[in-house]
Amino acid sequence: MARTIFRAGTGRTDRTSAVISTKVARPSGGCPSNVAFPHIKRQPIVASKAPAITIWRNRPDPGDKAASAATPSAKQQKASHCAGSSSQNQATMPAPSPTGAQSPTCSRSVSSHVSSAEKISIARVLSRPRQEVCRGSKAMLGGVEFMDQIRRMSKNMTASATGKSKQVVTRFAPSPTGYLHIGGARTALFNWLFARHHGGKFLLRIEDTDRARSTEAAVAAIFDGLDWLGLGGDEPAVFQFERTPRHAEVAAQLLAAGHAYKCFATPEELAELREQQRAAKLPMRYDGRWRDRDPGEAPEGAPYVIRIKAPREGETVVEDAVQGRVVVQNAELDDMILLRSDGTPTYMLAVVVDDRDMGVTHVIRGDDHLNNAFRQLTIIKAMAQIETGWDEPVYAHIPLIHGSDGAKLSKRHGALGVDAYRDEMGMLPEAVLNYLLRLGWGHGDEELISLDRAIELFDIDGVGRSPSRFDIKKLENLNGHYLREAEDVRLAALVAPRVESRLDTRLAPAQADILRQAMGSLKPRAKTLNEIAEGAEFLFKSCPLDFDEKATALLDEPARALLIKTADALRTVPSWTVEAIEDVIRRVAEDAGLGLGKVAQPLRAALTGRTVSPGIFDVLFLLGREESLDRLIAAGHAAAS
RNA sequence: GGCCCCUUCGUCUAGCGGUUAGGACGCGGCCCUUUCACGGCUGAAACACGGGUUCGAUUCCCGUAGGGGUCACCA
Repeated sequence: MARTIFRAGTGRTDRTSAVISTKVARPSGGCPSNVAFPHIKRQPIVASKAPAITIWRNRPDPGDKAASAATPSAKQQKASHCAGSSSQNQATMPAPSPTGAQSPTCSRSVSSHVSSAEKISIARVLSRPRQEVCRGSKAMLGGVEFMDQIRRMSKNMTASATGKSKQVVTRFAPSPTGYLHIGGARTALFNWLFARHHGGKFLLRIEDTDRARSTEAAVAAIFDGLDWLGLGGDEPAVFQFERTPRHAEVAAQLLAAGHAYKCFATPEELAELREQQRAAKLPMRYDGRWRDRDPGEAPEGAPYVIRIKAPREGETVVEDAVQGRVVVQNAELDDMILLRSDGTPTYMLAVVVDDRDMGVTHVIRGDDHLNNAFRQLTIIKAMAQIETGWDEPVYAHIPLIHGSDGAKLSKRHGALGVDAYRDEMGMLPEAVLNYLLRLGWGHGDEELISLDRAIELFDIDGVGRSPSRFDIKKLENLNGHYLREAEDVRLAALVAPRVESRLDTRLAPAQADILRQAMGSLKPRAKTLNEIAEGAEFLFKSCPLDFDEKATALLDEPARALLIKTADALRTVPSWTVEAIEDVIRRVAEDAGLGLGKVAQPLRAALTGRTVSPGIFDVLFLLGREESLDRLIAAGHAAAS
């Protein structure tokens, strides 16, 4: 296979085998941006003047003999048709998050007239990683006002898109019918990284043309998830529904130029057609009954839709950056609807128009959209005949994430909202990001990859073609790693609300401080924030501790005597430091003729009620002398059970 | 059913014609050790199958099987 490898940072392309391949590998022109800007790793969030970069063309490099000589295999030449459906590039299931708090960014109040300076500042706000909020936190302000604001702005912003820009522009375009799920988050991440890697722009678009299914809550949930992961757009999000007039305008152009036509077929009529086709075991598609018919034949005032007049011969080719060359016979494609009878655009039209107007150069999305690419290309080609500026984007259809059962990740198969990973599971965003990055993309043996490193390394050619399964164990392992790396202050702030809800209490400032001090010995033992909270509980319980079974078993008669002895020894420690405590405990063990372990376990049981805890000297230190003595004496004098 | 895509340890992946098929998670063992973790060492564990092409295929081609996706006035 003549796959061209582009090595990040070196600006060099390696052609490893120059044989003719039946499947043209990925578009192999390579991305020249590295050549021109090998040093560019990051762009400012608001990328107003990113360096000009040659667009990565969706064609084999003219100089790439191997690729251009390649011919599609017989298999590939067999064509196909289709129309896609929802995917992991969008949120699916409505799922109100009872615990997810509103992003603090939503509390901004903004006037109804938005200056461009404000737009930028809001863009910044949107792009900024959200302040982490965990379970139990309260939403500060409804997001409605904020959302309205964003919508007003979205009307104007699209003017900034020229479609002629040389810079890489990617987008994430979820449909606001539910939360941001993990598959969508990965799609967003890949788009974001690709844009950053190439010094381009990453945009957001809310595909809300389906008014019945779109909700503001879902919009807020998606922004919330994106914010948490730090994957905000570089410009305010575009709300697709606001652009309906523009979509209709394009449909009208197509109609006027004869590339589209009015179809008066009723839904009932179409249903009947499908039924007949099903019965005859024919492919189900629109038969083009109004394609060449005189609209005058339609009943006066009858509702109609506008359909594309798709070519019936030849083939449509997608040079997919991930999947390679995929060919479909045009005969497989039918005349899909562009504008519904109520005048609103269908997805197929809206994406094409918006991507073009937003200047999107690379469409990176779930491969459940692969079949849609052919239909979208049909629209693009038709428009390109009418006016300039309708370039084909580079398509990159990334394999879906599957559940552990191998089926597409969906609401039924553990496709939780990212807020669940944050709130319910206690994951850190950097862990989720690292995990998602490694699902479907790899770079040698590297596993622990920071965002900066990811920006440096990420490119489409590292994306695999086969679907991957979601493995929570690996995510947890990664989370444990990032937990250990995280700052104690940050962790304490994230853990405190969890401790509070577990103990159903409020932590006093002094207690919060202890929690922070405890972080160093708590975090290496945990894989999630919840586990840290669990491990921290003993610090804030009040004296008659509840002992678990194993702890109780440890507190036998000799052990209780030892506790009293230890308490006595501890009473006289001059200064309550870990070192001083250690000295005393070791001496107690020595005096008793016991190994440290024999002393430490009963102490642990008496002080924490458990057999598992941080190091015993740390436990004593964190508890403080008074509380430690109380617990030791209470346990020491407790009646044998 | 039509069309499209995919197939290396259980999972995520490296590999790009010649490797003892590497790493990570998980699992087992050992070490460290006051418990549990962390950390270190170590073990078991994979090229779906069948044909080609080739001196030589995990790697290129074809097929089979299996898996997935998609077929709306949803996106």
